[in-house]
Amino acid sequence: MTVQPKFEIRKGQILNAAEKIFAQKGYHDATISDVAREAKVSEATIYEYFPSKEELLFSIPGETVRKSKDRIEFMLQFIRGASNRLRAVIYHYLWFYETKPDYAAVTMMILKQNRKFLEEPAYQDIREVSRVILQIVNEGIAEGEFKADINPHLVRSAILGTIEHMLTRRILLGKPENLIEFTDSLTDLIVNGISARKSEKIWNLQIRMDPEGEEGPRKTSSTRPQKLKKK
Amino acid sequence: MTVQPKFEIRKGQILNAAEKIFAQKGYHDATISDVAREAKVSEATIYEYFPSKEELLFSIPGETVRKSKDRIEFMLQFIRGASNRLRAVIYHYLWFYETKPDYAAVTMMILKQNRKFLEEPAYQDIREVSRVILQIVNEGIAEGEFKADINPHLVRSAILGTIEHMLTRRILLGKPENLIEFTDSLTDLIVNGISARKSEKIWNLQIRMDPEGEEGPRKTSSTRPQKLKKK
Amino acid sequence: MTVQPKFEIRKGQILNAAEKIFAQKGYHDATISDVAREAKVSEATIYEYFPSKEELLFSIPGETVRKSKDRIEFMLQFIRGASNRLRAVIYHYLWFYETKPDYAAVTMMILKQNRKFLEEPAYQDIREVSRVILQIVNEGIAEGEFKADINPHLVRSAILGTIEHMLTRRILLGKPENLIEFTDSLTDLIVNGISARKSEKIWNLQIRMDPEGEEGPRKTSSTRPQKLKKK
Amino acid sequence: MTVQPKFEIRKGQILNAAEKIFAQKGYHDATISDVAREAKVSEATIYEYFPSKEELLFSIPGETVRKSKDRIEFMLQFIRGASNRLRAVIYHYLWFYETKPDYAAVTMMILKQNRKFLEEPAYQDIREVSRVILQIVNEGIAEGEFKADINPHLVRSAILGTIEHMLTRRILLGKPENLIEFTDSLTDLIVNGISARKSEKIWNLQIRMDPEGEEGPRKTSSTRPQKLKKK
DNA sequence: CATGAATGAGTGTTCATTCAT
DNA sequence: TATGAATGAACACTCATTCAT
Repeated sequence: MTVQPKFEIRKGQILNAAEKIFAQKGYHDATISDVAREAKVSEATIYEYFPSKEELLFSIPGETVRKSKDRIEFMLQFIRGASNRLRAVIYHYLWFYETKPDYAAVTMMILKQNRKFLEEPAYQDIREVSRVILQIVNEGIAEGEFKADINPHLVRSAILGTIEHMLTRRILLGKPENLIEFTDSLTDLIVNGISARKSEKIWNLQIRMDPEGEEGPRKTSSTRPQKLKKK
Repeated sequence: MTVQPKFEIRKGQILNAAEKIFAQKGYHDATISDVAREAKVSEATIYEYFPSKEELLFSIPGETVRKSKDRIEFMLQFIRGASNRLRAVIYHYLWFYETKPDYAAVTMMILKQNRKFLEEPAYQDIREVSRVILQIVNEGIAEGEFKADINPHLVRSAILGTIEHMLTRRILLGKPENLIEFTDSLTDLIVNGISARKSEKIWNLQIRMDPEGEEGPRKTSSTRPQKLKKK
Repeated sequence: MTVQPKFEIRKGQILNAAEKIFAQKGYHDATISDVAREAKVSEATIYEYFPSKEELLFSIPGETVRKSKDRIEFMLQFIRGASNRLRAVIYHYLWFYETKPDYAAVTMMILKQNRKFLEEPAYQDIREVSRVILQIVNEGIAEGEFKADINPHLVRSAILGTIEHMLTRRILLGKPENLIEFTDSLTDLIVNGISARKSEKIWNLQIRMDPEGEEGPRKTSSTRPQKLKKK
Repeated sequence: MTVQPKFEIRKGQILNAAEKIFAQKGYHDATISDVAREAKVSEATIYEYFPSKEELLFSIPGETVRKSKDRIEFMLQFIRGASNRLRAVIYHYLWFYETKPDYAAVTMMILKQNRKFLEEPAYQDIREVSRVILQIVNEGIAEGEFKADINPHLVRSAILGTIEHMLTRRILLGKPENLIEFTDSLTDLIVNGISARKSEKIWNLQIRMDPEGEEGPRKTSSTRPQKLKKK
């Protein structure tokens, strides 16, 4: 946003290179030399900014996650209703991964299975984001929108697991070309699955309002559509 | 069980050791020497049975997957109704992973993100198992048990993704102690999410019940629906 | 010739395989496994007949050389005149190598540069064959057919060296398709080079003409000699 | 001689060590560790300069051969007469190998029988040097100094083969202590072997011309024939 | 006699990391 | 600050060789 010290610029440069290279070749098959080449600095320089290859990897989240968290929290301020809020979160995840494929690859394919990463502060940030889901589910239960006997952790696993499963498939097989368009169907699946009443309200609106009635869940406000297709 | 040729016994011995070691230390941090020690054979012996460390890894599924597939298919012979069948599959997955934690770890943490593995025959076996879910969902739709507009692939991702997410958490954080007990709650979540009956009502009800609209993402203006689905 | 014990047959079988394989891939790149496969026996069987890979290599000459020596000696019984006898020897070498390309390859490319081979009895056989050349040259000198001042060792090196050089080229480059047809031109070159008649004159002249005559290559112009020895 | 970039110095250091070690133990029995020790660098450092052990071997000729070629061509500028020129080449070869025993050993014992080496650029340089012999012989034929029906390739094989045969003996058996002193006898053998007339004239002339009486081909007219030598 | 099975011993090669300049 | 240069520490993989059967 503002003036960044030279130091930060270099750091970001290296981080971007690392993200790209790690996404491409995987952590173990990528060498510091590869990253250095991509970042257009010497290998030794990388060690001026990061103490080790592993720390370089663990530094890839960082800002990105924190910004993401802020963005979600900001969005949620304007949304009422657990279902709607869940949808917003799902949408955000999909949009985020769609927008940042290299970051997604690093997260899904590398960090997710690194035991050591669990102890990194960056991992805490990630947890906090996912904790939002628990909160929403709990609110939903409290407000009677969701069934009382559902396990919020299960719901979180369902939401994140589904997203990650699709994402992983996309990374490896290239299959579901567009992830964002699953926002509504996934939201429906989850919400229907846990809704106390039949979740009519939400649905009704859409249905009534939308004469052509496409199908399911869709997206909507005239605003921001481009964001969706963005990138 | 019966008479196994010496060769197969040794092979199994090595495979078991590899499964255990890889599960413990991860593929890259495990050395052939580790596996040899665990299997109580020399390193060279491992190479008499497997051409490379990578092939050793890729050989870990093998029988295990094939047996798993047979078992599921056998079970399903006796179960009617898509929901029940789905439950059986979910149960089987959870039970299977619960029973074979090392195997689960290798699959979740190592094979799942290995691009080369996708080209291995063993991967095809795995796909076939997961394809059973698609079949059941399709049957459910055909029989009117599930909503007609659901995407079977999404359902599959939801089921497998949720299971894998919980599993991964268990492997890394030790968190959900027992996975099998999630059989019913997960089944309910999914089945409720896609069931036709319930939704129908909802559909109706909603229409009646919901005078306006909520807020949130959604909305509706009659216009531009196609854009939304736009891909 | 006569009844061979089974043992010798097996041994010959292995030896032939070794000759072929070593000729094809070279000693180091060939494995006992390769030889075993070619010989259609197990690797362990090879060790029943030869104590080590190296001994197997060193056993490849053996009979072959001894027969060769006998053949040459037999031939020479019927030939008079050093030049003619030299021709016979040259012819035999060329014919022999032409006939046994694998053996030639093993000898030229592998044994010739193996220090240990020098201590093998088989090497002595080879030396004996080549010693025939020395004998003939000495006879030629004694009989006045060859110049008195020639060095028989040089002549031997010239004959064998030329043959081996051509042979090596043929093995590596495939170049001189047929070696036998060089019999006469090589014989002429050598015989003319050392023949008394022709050279006498020359020699005499020189002797008369050259008061001091050193030897050796030398150079003379005051200029630039250092360059030569340079470095 | 002058300022050499550090890089080249190190490279030369390693190359010298490799030449020495390979000459001593042979290519296969020498380890990179041996070379590293001799060069007083770490094994890894060797790989900073050469991509593989084999490439290290193939890099040993290089400058050495090119310099050698230049030297021969320079020498030949000052020498008239095919016989004399041949003598100069023979002398150079013997002197060169005598001077560089390690290089000689590597060439004779290792490179000469390496099929892959034939495809290396360094091998082309070696061929070019030996091609000089063909030229000289052809010139000799054209000028009537040598018989018209001789095969230049045979002559080349005779010269190089003899030299290499003696050299190999020296390397393995230590036998002919001094190689250079064979210059004249070898030259005589060859020249007499291929000379058109009895070769007296040539010899005589030289002898007469050279008061200090060297012998052989050598020096000569005050003029400087560089044109002739043109190559 | 023949061999299936096992392995000891070894080595080329890689790469993250360091440090003097 | 940036890096060229150097290397310690590992490791997968190979193969000649052995030996119980």
